[in-house]
Amino acid sequence: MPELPEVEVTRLGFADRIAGARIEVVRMGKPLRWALAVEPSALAGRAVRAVRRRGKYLLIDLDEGLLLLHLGMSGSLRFTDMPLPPPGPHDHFDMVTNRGSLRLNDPRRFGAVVYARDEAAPLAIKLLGRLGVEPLGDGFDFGAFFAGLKKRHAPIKQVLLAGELVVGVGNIYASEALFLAGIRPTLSASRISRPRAARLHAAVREVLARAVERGGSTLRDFTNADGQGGYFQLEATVYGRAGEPCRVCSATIRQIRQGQRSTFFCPSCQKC
DNA sequence: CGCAATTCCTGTATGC
DNA sequence: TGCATACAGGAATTGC
Repeated sequence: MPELPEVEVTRLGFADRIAGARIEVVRMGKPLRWALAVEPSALAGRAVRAVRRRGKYLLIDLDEGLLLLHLGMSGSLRFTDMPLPPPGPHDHFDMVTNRGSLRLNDPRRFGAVVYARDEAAPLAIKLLGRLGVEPLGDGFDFGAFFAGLKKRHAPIKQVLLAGELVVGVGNIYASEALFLAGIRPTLSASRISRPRAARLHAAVREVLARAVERGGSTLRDFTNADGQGGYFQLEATVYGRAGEPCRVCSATIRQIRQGQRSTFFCPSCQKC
């Protein structure tokens, strides 16, 4: 589902088209993870300045305040020039502007749309304050990454998922990146040697960057901002391939559970 | 019934 | 003892 690449592809799909627009109407459906924290009617008349991304959050900058939007596990955003059809049972946020309409569809409602006055507002700090560095940005420095690993005694898979060192690595790309780096997911982060950490650092960047280039790939039900979906298939090396042969060495891919989440790895390619 | 997806929150453990 | 940090587990939801 939406990991960093999907969120970025979604952003790229509508950021330029909505920038400069004037909000006409905001409609909320069923409750999402958190309340909007402002009357929807209070947003009417405001201008959309830009759409940024921080981790898996989309930040929609307004002329006054901003919206923090998260796709959760099952959310997808669609931007259209056409009039919005009547909302379906899973359409929980509509933002109609003079340039087009944004609609969030999220069957499981783990997603969220939240308003904050600015990024220093308590709510924004709560959601964004602990996030690690952007893996595709200049801030993803190897020295800092390695130093961070040294301080963590949890399994490396968990440390990647936690998002406090580096953001955007979800359950699928965590398994993929660790395969690419040849590191066993259960290995304590603090025990990863410098050269192997360097491989992981590069692998995280590579896996995510490649996925963005492909237009977001993870799951079959991902849809981009144009509502296109189903084209992208994840060419997973290990994720979801338990019992199948490793694409590199033909050993049988194993599945384990870490923190109530599935992890996939090749017992031969990935060393402890 | 179990599982899949994300991340905040709570409770417990550890270190100084 | 207190405080900060680290980590494990639980919760929210819905459709397969």
